[in-house]
Amino acid sequence: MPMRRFQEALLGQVRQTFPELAEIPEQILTVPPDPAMGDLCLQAFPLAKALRRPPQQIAEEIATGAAGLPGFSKVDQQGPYVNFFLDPVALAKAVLGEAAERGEAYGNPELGAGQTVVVDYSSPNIAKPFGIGHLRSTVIGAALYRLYRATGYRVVGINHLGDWGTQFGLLLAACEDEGDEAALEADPVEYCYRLYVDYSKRRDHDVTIADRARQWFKRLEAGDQAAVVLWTRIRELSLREFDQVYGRLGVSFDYVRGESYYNQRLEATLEVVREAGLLQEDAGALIVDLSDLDMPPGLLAKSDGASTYLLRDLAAAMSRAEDFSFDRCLYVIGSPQALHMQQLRAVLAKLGCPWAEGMVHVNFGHILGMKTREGNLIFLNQVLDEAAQRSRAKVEENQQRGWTEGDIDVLAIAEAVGLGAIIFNDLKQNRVHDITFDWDRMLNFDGDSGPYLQYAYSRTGGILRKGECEVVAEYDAGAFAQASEHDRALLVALANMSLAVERSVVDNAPHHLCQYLLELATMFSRWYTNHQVLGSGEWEAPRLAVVHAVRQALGNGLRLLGITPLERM
RNA sequence: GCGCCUGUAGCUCAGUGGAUUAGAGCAUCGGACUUCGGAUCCGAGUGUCGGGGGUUCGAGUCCCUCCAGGCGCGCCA
Repeated sequence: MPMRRFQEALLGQVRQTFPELAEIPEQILTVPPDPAMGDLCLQAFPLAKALRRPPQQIAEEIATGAAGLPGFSKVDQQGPYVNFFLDPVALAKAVLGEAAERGEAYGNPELGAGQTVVVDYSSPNIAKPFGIGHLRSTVIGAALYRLYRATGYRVVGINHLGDWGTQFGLLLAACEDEGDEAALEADPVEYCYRLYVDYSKRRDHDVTIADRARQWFKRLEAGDQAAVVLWTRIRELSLREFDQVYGRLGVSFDYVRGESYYNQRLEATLEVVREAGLLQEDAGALIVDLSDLDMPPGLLAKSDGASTYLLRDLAAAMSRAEDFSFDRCLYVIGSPQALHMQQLRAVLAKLGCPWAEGMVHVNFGHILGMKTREGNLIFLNQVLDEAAQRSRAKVEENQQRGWTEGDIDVLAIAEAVGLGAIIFNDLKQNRVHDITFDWDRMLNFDGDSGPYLQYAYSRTGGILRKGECEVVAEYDAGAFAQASEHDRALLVALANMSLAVERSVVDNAPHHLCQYLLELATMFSRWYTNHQVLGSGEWEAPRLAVVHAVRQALGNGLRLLGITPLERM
């Protein structure tokens, strides 16, 4: 983590200049607004209060003390700011050396040694289509999973399937009436979904259907043979279909534990709440009063005795705490469930579970306008197919122009580019914003897009192939004493990777890494349009080392996001 | 009615615990190298950072208030 090292050097210098300060606040570290002013900056404001001296004077002392600090070529005080220029040779040595040494681990700061994180993500409902709405939880959760693992955490990924609840009573009732084995076999999810929608409508007019649905669910919870057999079959058929999508997205889980998994713990969980004196009966239902926290009561059991979502999540949380003793548990679930998550944490806090502190709602805005004109859901598979189709034309065009020499698998590349566009589109912005579904924006291949990053990566491959330099050769980092603006900007960008990864982990926000990778790819694109690598004489070897480093950083970043780096496209 | 979230360029968005001159992409217009791939690069223009007040030497960023939009608010999950 080269940039961090330079930052530490500056902080150390400040510590030495002002030994009377017990602590040096990190906020003094900033970046000048214009690269021409320097690469790193120390601002004196945060120190002014503690030292009781004017910022300007403090800056002067820092600047004086930092003169000749190794690793920096110039120190320039501007009022309360002290701007530092990195010595390009030291920078190049640090960055290129680390990229070559750490390889696949380049850019990953060590943050989580000895800590465990549970990530609850994707979590679709069985017997319903895998819609575009589930994409967000899947993609964000999978990215966080990889980010945590890369930074040294032990990570447990759980797919918390929606495979329990009254809704399955309705489905079972429908199957009882119209069970069509052939239709179920042919397209299980589609068939179940159609039945479900149909019976939901009929339930509104027909009370007997609602009653039968409740009865079926009670039978299911009681372990009734017929109910369990049918439910198990539907669950397995659904999972088989989901697995196709997961395979396509390159997503996997350590555990597929749906809500049903916690079924046998529900009684015990209820008992825990009762013993804590928190359980109250209200109109036949069992609730936990949360009015002291200005929250509506949490409903644990309905008046007919059936469990609720909240009770099942309570049981799940306790089970996870027992099984994994997590330090953090991320719930990658949409923003509309904010109240539910608050209630869950509140009940656990009342029960005296200290680990509930580590539960984080990694919320995200939902996708608007994702229905067709007829009001049908847009299936994820349709979107992925469309993405692959759009990119295919471009791949074939490139192939015809001879840009993708050798044997290439056009379909595989088209698929990877399409996925790159869709995944990046979902990760590049702050997760809390709602996303308006828009084919053209989602499948944009220009500018700030997944394919833009993949393209930059493939260019590194192109250069290395052409030059037959797949391995980093000997080079003289001293050449960078004459570094151009583009060289410097690219080296600085490379050095910043671990800072971006760190921010993504700390905030549970993959978009920081996305923004960083765009910056890196942009700097690389500018660099290679301005600097010839192959055949550039004494520059060739050092520049090839830069290409290798960019390739490593971009490749690592793309893999963290779940996007395939491509050699050719 | 109450609660949570959001409001930055025509559009979609970045903008680290306040700090040097608010930035990208898309779209529009104009341009680029006979050498490593034009899914690229360069240039141009547009901002009451939703409105108003406050704290501060300094606010897109913190506090209050109003407006607009979204989402929630016990037997769906």
